[in-house]
Amino acid sequence: MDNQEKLKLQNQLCFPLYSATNKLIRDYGPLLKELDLTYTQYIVMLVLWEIGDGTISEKELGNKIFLKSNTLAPLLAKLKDKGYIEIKKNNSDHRQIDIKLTTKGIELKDKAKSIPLTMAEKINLSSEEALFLYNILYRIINND
Amino acid sequence: MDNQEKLKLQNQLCFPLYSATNKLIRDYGPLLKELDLTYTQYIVMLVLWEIGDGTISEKELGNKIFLKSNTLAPLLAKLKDKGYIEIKKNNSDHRQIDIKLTTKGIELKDKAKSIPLTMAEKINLSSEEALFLYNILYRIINND
DNA sequence: AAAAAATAAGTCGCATGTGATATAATTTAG
DNA sequence: CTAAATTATATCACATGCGACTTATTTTTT
Repeated sequence: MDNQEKLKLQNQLCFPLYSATNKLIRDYGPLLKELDLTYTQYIVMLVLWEIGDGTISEKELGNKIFLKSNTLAPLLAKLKDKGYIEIKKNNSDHRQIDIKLTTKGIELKDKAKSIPLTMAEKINLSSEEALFLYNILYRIINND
Repeated sequence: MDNQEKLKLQNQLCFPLYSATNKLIRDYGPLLKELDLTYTQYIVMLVLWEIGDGTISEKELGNKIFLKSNTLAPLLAKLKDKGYIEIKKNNSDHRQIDIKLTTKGIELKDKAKSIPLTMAEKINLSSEEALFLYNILYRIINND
């Protein structure tokens, strides 16, 4: 394949990756609207639901979902406004913040229960495909 | 793998898809900056470079890259401001616009030549992996 | 042919993502 | 111990994406 061929849209892997992501986020939209969450807010809530009643710093959260303060700070402020999380200064390191679910945030987890199955049915991949995709994606994510 | 595990894996797919896309677009950034293009602008230019000296409507363009007027209209205005494209009303259907590369836009193609290889090396997948990934992603994109 | 439906493009408001930069607190070097 | 470097968070400007809506034009119905 020469350089001209490689410039064709169909030969660039990044494009279908980008389009598939856009499509998935569009598909999540209506489901998440019922929880008053956007897709990225949902990702943050997934992390917090795993933590349960503990706290996490913005930095730690960002490391888990590959986002930084410039994206997270405004987003966390919105989750706080919605009453799903609580934000406090960390006692031992005043640069850090402690992020914590409120009761309302914990209760939301139950409402979100059905979303994974609904989305899994939409994507509809075999377990081999899913595993393969999963491994490749993490190679891309961790590639440096 | 039982159903529970399958479900869990599928759940875990949307997030890495989203993160891998973010990562790739971040990686494209510096390369595209030299062409004064953002990632989505680059995608549009890829389509136009394939068309060469012909024209395409905004609708047709959107069908190829799975985007609609609300995203494309402002983006096309920017490409026009940069002098890469020309926009005219279509003669036979005044609702449509004809999008066309300018000489400057055509010349940019040569500067973009090296990008696919640079990115392919960064992603570093075998051709089998790339093909498999490609097919899965298009199934997600076209799933309805 | 006139009314109604459909289509193409544009606009608006909102929520991301990102690079660059700022600020305050903590750690490290000398 | 103090100056310098690092770190955690926040802010800013910009460019997407998206749902909802508007406008202008074309097509379809009746």
